Amino acid sequence: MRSGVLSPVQTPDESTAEPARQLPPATVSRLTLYLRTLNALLAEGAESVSSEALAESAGVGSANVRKDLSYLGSYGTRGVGYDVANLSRKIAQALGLTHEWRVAIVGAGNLGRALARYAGFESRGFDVVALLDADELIIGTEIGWLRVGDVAQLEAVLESTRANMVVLALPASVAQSVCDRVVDAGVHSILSFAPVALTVPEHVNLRKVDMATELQILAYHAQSLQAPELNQERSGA
Amino acid sequence: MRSGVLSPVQTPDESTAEPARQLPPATVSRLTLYLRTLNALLAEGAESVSSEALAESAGVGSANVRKDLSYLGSYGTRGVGYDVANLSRKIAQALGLTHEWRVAIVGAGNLGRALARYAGFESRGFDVVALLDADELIIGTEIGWLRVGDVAQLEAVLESTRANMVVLALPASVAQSVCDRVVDAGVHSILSFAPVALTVPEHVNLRKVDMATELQILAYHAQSLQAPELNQERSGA
DNA sequence: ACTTGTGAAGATTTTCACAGCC
DNA sequence: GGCTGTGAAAATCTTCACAAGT
Repeated sequence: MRSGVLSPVQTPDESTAEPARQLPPATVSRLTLYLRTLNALLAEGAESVSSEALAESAGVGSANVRKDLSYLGSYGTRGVGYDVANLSRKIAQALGLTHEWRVAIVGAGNLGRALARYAGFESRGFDVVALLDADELIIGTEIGWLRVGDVAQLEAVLESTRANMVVLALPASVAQSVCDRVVDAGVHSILSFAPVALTVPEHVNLRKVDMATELQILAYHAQSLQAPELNQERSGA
Repeated sequence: MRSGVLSPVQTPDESTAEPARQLPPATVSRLTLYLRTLNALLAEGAESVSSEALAESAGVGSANVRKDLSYLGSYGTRGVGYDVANLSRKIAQALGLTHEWRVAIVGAGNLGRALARYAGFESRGFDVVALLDADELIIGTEIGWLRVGDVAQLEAVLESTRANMVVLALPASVAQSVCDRVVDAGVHSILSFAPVALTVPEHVNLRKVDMATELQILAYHAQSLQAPELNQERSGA
């Protein structure tokens, strides 16, 4: 149980260097969006950017952006904005993107193959070092620049490639058992695309992406748009 | 009894069994998880389920489950649990899954093709009715049971298939322009996999899935585990 | 005994609004 | 003038704890 700690970050008496250690989760996910925008701006040579502009490109409010950035420290200039290069560097640092991340993808079905070739990983510093599957017909084939390995060798592959992240792109039925093996092998950062809730030890970090869920959430909103009059009617009219 | 003025919008007067209209967003996304579990239970013949069991399979707390379900009304039986079949139906109804959703996928690259063949869509009542691309080499090929169409015909295809949802699986550079065309064609439920923030009119519903973002969030947590409080050991870097 | 349903409390997140600096 | 940084307020979400029903 976590009892203790406190609000997000209250720089107690930290003086220099490292800003804060624990960022609010909602802030972390938005930081990735800001980072993307900053890198695009950097590529086109922009020098500074306002919280308003960042907010627009991330689809959030500008006060929200300023609050998020304030957790990293004060890197803006009043009346001007934020220095693009500097802020980009600060965010990358806060997110831990200065490490080298070696990603192994388990499951070379349609999704696994798509992920293996997804350019967005490479370009953001994630190195796909292995692609594994259980299907005899797929093992040994080449996907992109990778040769599909046998999931039976999972542990050996994780060790030899020194993978420190694993992406699970496999059916719900085998996800938990593969996940357990990954955890036992010492990897504690896992991104799962399997449509099932996985159980992992406390210290393991697991995130989930579920595409069917996303469509269902859309369906909910779509339907409530289509029949809103039922309860709107009697107010202003 | 319910019907108090609770957090979400309340329904003035309701004749049929329809519960409240506006569910908290966080609740909506969990409902999809419960629904998945319920359908699995249904398939194996379970009659009832407790909030504790649902909580476990969704990875949340049981009080959370009960609160979520209470927004739909009181469909549980104290001392027993929830009737699986009934609750499944209620959730599906609340989520708008009783409509027919016809999905067009734009972009037949690696990801688009993976999505087109993703069994999870079909099995949840989402009918993939079209797959479009701009690449001459891809147009006309068959993916699964679909023939890839030309994105130039987007508007015509959306109309003839009566698609009411669109999945964007294309590069950031063209996402906004295709998105605009989709909106103009009258579709207002869009799921985007493009790593860019899209701008849509107020009435359009847009959701985003970004795989690189997920890895970055993992990276943040992994790093903060590795160096929780400054200094740990400076082995690698 | 068992489990739901729910006010109330607690925690987190967003938004406001304005002081402070350029 | 413009824009950041931030306490404080508001809104949202989660958890607690127990009354109520079976």
